[in-house]
Amino acid sequence: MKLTSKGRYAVMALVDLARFNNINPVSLRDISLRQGISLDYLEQIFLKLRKKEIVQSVRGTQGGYILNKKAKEIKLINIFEAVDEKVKTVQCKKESKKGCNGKAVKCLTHNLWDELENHINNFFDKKSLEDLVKDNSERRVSNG
Amino acid sequence: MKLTSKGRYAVMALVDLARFNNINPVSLRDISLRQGISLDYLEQIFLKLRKKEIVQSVRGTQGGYILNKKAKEIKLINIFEAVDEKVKTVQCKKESKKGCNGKAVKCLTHNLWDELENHINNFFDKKSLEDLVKDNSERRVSNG
DNA sequence: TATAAACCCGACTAAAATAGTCAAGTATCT
DNA sequence: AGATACTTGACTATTTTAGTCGGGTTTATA
Ligand code: FES
Ligand code: FES
Repeated sequence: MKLTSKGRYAVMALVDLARFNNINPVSLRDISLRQGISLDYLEQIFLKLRKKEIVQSVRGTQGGYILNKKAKEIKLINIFEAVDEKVKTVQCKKESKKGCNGKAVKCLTHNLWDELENHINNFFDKKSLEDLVKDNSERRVSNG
Repeated sequence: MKLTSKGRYAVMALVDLARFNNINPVSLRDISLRQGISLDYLEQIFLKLRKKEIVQSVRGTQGGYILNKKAKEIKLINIFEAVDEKVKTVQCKKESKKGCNGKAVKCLTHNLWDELENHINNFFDKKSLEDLVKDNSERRVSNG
């Protein structure tokens, strides 16, 4: 079970964006440099974030991206959904009555994985971008 | 973020094993047939489970595997560790002071992923094989 | 004591997913 | 005009996963 770079980068980039989001749009170039993420890859990621209306783009010189909602209203789960970083624990199709092994009954562990999926998604439901930004600036202060 | 087949199969096979664990060892062949998991793959998995002393093997005809501990004492986390199904959310080495981007400081999201990892492992810490077996027989009863 | 069932183990491989790169745009500011 | 920056689709290398395969060894039992 591991988190992919795409999901990790999406969140990292948005935290960066949210911190500098005051007045001017933030360019991917800047995020790329600050966070050490490939610019080309960031573009792919932000395309999706824009399509899901998490960010807005500003084209041209001095352009970049700005948040499309308040940081408080952007939850981790929204970010992950936008970039297709799904939590997938069951093997079968949930709606189907068939199990993962093709049999007519759900497998011995189906319910366990379903519980797990909920458990993880709960975490993502609660965390907002605002939380992350705050968390970070607090840490910075307390570190000196 | 998804669960791999190896981890899923390991748990599935052990639940199966635990249910039939009364007197005689359970052969992988039987588990393979009941659960629809490749026998060769199961052998790989059980090799690891044995090395981590979760199961014991009985060689020869009529052989198979038996649990090496009480089902209550086998936690999901032990199973996952045994088959190397680690939960990995941070990118960096935790012990190192360096961040995932190679910089001298942990990245903006490090703490978040660390929290997530704990959140997930908590779930695995709590669930025992016994829970899973019970869960399953209850379901069976209440369904029929 | 031959045979078959079952575990033991290392090496190999096909397929899928991931993590990018690349190329060719379009819009906007100065 | 030129530079900056977003837009988009296609392509590719690498890694991981999910097995397969082949050749063992051990042991019950006919
Ligand atoms: S995971 Fe749903 S039936 Fe096995
Ligand atoms: S995940 Fe640990 S520093 Fe980025």
